[in-house]
Amino acid sequence: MAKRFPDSSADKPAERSANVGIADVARLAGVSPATVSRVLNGVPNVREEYRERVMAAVAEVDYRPNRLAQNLRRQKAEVIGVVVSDIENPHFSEAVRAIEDASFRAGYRVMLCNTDETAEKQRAYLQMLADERVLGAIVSPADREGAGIGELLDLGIPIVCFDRTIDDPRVDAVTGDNVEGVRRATEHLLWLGHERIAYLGGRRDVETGAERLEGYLRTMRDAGHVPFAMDGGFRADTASEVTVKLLRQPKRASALLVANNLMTLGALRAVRAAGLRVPEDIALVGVDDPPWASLVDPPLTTVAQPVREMAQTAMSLLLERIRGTRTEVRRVVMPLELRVRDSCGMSLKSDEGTAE
Amino acid sequence: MAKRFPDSSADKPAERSANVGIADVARLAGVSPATVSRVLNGVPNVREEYRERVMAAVAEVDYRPNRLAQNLRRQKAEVIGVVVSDIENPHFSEAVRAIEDASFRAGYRVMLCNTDETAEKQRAYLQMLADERVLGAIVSPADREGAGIGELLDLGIPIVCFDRTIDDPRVDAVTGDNVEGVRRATEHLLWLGHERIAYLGGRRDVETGAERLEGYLRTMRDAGHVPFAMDGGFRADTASEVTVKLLRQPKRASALLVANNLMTLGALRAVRAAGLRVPEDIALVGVDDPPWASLVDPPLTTVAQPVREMAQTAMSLLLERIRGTRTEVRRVVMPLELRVRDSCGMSLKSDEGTAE
DNA sequence: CTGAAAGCGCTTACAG
DNA sequence: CTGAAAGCGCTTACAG
Repeated sequence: MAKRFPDSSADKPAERSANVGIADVARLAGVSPATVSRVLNGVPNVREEYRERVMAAVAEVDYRPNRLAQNLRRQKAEVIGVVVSDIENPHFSEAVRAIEDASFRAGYRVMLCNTDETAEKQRAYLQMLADERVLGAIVSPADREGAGIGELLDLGIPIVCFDRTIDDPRVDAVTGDNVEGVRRATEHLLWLGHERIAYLGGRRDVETGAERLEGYLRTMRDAGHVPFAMDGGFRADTASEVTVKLLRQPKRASALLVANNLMTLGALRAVRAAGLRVPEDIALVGVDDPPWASLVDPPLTTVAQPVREMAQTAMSLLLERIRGTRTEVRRVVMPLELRVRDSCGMSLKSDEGTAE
Repeated sequence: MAKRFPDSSADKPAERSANVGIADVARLAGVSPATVSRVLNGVPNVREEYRERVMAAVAEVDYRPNRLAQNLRRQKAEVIGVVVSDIENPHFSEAVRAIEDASFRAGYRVMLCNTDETAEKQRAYLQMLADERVLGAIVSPADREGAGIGELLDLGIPIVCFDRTIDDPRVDAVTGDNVEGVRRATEHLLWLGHERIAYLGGRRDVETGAERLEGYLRTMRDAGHVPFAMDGGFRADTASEVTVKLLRQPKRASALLVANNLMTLGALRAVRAAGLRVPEDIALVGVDDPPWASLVDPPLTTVAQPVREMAQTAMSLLLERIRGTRTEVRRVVMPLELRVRDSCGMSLKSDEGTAE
């Protein structure tokens, strides 16, 4: 194949010095391509004079190494994969933003993947990331088995699980202490005098769903109350439907604990549509603390996850793996925080926690 | 360099048939690598028998073409760049999700870039996308000049502007009809009897900011009222501060029109903190209609952009460019929709628009 | 410390 | 229709 020239090299001023390769720079600097490569890659032991000549030549022709060639040679791309269920969930928007920032600082690109919480899409995306020879990936796994994750680990591509862990013991993970977080929320409601506390949970086959449910069930049983848990699938629409049914029950719950922000949105809509008031008719506490939590009617009592910190920690763990500065598995669990506002039926502005 | 074997090829079962190259498949199928390549790339005119043998061999060894090699040969990566100011803004979360979905269906990957609304970061990211040899990019430009965009166009990399246009006449764009949208909102407030309508705008050097301001100013002047516009920089914290000042004015505005969802959040906080009520003390209408708009206190009257449709349209325009099925520039402007709820001081459940 | 050369794994113009 | 060969633009082991 003959070397191609830019379409319009004749009639346009050569504003972009495209097509300049390492050989051109080498010629200009009077050294070999190998030396140019060494200078650009910061290999030590290059004669200072050469280094300067190379840098001058690079500047003169505005040389930029061809990343595609570098990738092929090195058999890797300086890319971080980010796999979440849905970037529209503010929980993940915030996490992805933090990851992207850290990647940018580290000089890496971010490839975004939405799985819609399905193992198949996750597997497809992880396979794709493997094909791209990414440096590593942060994934919020759709299932306990961690579809496709084992394969990447086999290939030596590090993975850090975010939000949830998987059964594979080789993987690093950063999660929230969901059991404890929901326990606190439940205890807070109990302390306020609620006994008929219903729970609107997420998918039980997802770790966060299972753990939050456990935190609720355990606390209710410990307190000698009968739990009532429903499944809202972590989705706003489903949560809305389920809440409608709940509200129709003859002996209605006096409080509702909701397992994530999307479902809280749905539950709120249903309560509103039923013409009921929060917290007078039903108290409400939600997991996740999105920006709008304090502005809805009434301001929402929530269990907040330290999303930004969790994401940054996940990135740190991943970078350690990429740089090879750590080999033992790390699993970090971060505490959730109860933020008492008005929807639980009691606002203690200066109160951070709850009675023990 | 000697061919490298997987670290543990000796002690682990070869679960992944890594390192299989096109040559291996060719040997197994009894054809040349060129033929394997042709079959895999759907080049017509390959003897049916060969095609079958190749497919069988591919399946047998679970061959996956090395994407990095393909990229180098083709001098491009099947990647779409997405450049927004901040993925945490639900407006962009929604757009990015729609873009990612369409990319996935088209078989492309998405690279995510956050510019924080700065021309420098935008330039750096676009340069990076050029280095990656992406197929194209959808960008919500930080400035009118479109920092770095011209360079990509020069390289033949198609760009579609989203949300805002730039001065460069070569670029495709999908925007909302901001002037008209804000005009409708302003007229609605006027129709409700408000005369002292203040405007909390975004950055004027950003097209959406300039257009929405214009829609407000023009409508106020046409109606013979004196406009009062402030700048909240499209940020929640700034908007909050500005609103605090507004509320302290001796002869306060009776209505506030806010130019995007982040600032609406900030304005709501300020109104709340001042102990004032919406709409009794001050009516509120915001541009953007995030999921929480109907759940805040009171439900927010908004001017909604058809974000999903806008993003899908942008992707369609980009795919046309990538596939080379269109060469003339296209600029699509989509209408905004006034959604009347309670914060404007009047709820007309069955009313879609407003008086003309 | 430096250069010549091999090679990363494909695709495709060329010749048959 | 098919294969042998060149080449995409780098990096790096090797020899000096």
